[in-house]
Amino acid sequence: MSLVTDIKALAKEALGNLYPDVEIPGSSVTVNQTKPEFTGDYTLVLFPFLKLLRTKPDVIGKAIGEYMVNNSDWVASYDIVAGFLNLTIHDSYWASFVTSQYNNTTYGQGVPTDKTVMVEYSSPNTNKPLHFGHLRNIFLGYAMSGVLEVTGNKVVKANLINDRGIHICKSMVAWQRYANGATPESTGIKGDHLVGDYYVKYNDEFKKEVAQMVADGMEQETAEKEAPILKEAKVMLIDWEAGKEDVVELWKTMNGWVYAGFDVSYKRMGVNFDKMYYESDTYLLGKEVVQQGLEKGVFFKKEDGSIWIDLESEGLDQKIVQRADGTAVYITQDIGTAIKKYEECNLDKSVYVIGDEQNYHMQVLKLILQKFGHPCAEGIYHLSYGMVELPTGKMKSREGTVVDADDMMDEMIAIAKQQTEEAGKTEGFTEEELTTLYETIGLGALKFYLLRVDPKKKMIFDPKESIDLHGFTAAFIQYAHARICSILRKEGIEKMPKDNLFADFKLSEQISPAEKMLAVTLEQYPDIMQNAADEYNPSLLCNYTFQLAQQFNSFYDVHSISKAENDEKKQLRLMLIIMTAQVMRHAMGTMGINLPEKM
RNA sequence: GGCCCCGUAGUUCAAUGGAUAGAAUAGAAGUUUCCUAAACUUUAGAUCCAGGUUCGAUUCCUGGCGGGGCUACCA
Repeated sequence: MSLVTDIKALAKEALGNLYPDVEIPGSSVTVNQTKPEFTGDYTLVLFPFLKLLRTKPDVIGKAIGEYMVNNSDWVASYDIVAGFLNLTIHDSYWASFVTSQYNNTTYGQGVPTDKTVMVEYSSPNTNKPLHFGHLRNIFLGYAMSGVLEVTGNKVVKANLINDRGIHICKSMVAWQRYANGATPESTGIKGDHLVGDYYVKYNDEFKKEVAQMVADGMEQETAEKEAPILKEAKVMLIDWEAGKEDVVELWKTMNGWVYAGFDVSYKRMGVNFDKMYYESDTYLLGKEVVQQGLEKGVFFKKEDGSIWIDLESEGLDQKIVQRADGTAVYITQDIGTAIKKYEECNLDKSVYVIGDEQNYHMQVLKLILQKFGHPCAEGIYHLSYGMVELPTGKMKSREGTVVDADDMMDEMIAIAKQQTEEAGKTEGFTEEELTTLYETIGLGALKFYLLRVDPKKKMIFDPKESIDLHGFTAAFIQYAHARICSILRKEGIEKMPKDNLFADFKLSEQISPAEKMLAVTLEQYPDIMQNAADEYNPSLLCNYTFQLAQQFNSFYDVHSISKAENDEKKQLRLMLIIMTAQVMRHAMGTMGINLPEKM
């Protein structure tokens, strides 16, 4: 139970006892951390009670303040400033909090919920390598999985691979025409990049063919439909759906190259999946559901044979769920996949990490499943995130402004190396240790950069700013962590002592402002984690951990730990920094960001 | 056209309807005989406009202006 919860409960108790005749809604009890310019730790806002109780804030504040001091052993004193009741918590509360929790390895871990949650993320196409936009999706999905797991859920990480369709055939056609049998092995090119190269090649050739046809007198529009390479791709798609052997064989081979490439990227990113779904497997499932829905009367058939659902009563349009020729559209397979996931994994919740351009699509998906009456519908949650844009605007593959994911990782690691060398911090490391360190710093920076913004908001990716290792970055937190580890090494203390080294600790002196600030922030950690889960927002953890690191740095500046004024202070400070480092590791680790012990 | 989202320091981001709107970065000025200066301290700088609700509005409502997305028998 967190302190804020306790304060709220005590305030409600006080109001109930002091004003038994008046019903005070629980939602009107708001508690905030006290602003630094006032004395106190937490503040109860009195304004909401004034009208209900028809009394002045000073009177109510005094009554509640007195009650809280007298009826708890942790409220030390109170102070009323213009409608705000500022509460000061006893130093002994903070001391016992730190003493009891500093080496608790499960601090921040929530109670089990018995819920199973699937988080689907990454969900790439198999015709080109992962790009910077995928990185936001992947890190968000992985971090969210971690947050949900820490808060007590059983989490299934899933990846739905879009491995079929015309775009895949385009790469295949171009490869057939121009590759002369080139493979990742023969060229030394990573599989996903090799296939991506032929996707680019396809588009180049398509443009050339269209230009030629226009030059020969054809209308632009007609040419774009009649280009031979496009026709080839279309034929290939039909052959694929018909199961034509050589096409299927090529499809398998090229997808295999892509998967091998993705695996390397995922491994480097430090992410993984428990379940893989392939649209080539699931697209038929949806069609069965559509048939059932037709029988149930949820869907209806138009004269041309196409099947629709009417969502006008929900303020939306009519949506097609199956084409006139009987083939599946995008949403058809999503319907099938949603049900398959639900049934295979016994899901209570299903989180989809998908960009906000698909808000409408996801709304429709959920509505269709609700109308169909399937129990999986209620648990569907679209974790919608904004697009990543460049300072110059959107990334466009046609204009070649897409930033490749592998390149980005390389660049970040190179920057980490360069900055470490420039700072002259390479001494005392082996070559392997340095390689690991650069990865930890470079990838940490990249992940943090993408996770620190509220997922719902679109974000600007500024290459110049992203490589900065100062300020609101992972490196700042990593550095603070390394400093703590360094102190503990010199003191000969493990970073997470198994035994309670400070069992005989007794507080006799006042806690300093810097010491208290750390304790207060540490105490809030479980609440922050829960908020991140409730709001599906890992950026709260980034903000929190950065604040913790800032406070540690200030603390470190004003207080010596190894040369503390006396043994009591030294023990208190050691406990504080052990716990600070632990919470940093826990929070960052939940999001897949590692913290080095030296840097 | 219809529907949805977003406008906060020069820039990138914060702020369950609560106190004098916080950080980071860029700018200015400082700190190292002492546990890692990738740090710390000080300083200057912002709520798109106009109404409304409220004791109190960056937050909620209405109307503008500006930006983005969706509105396919594409995925």
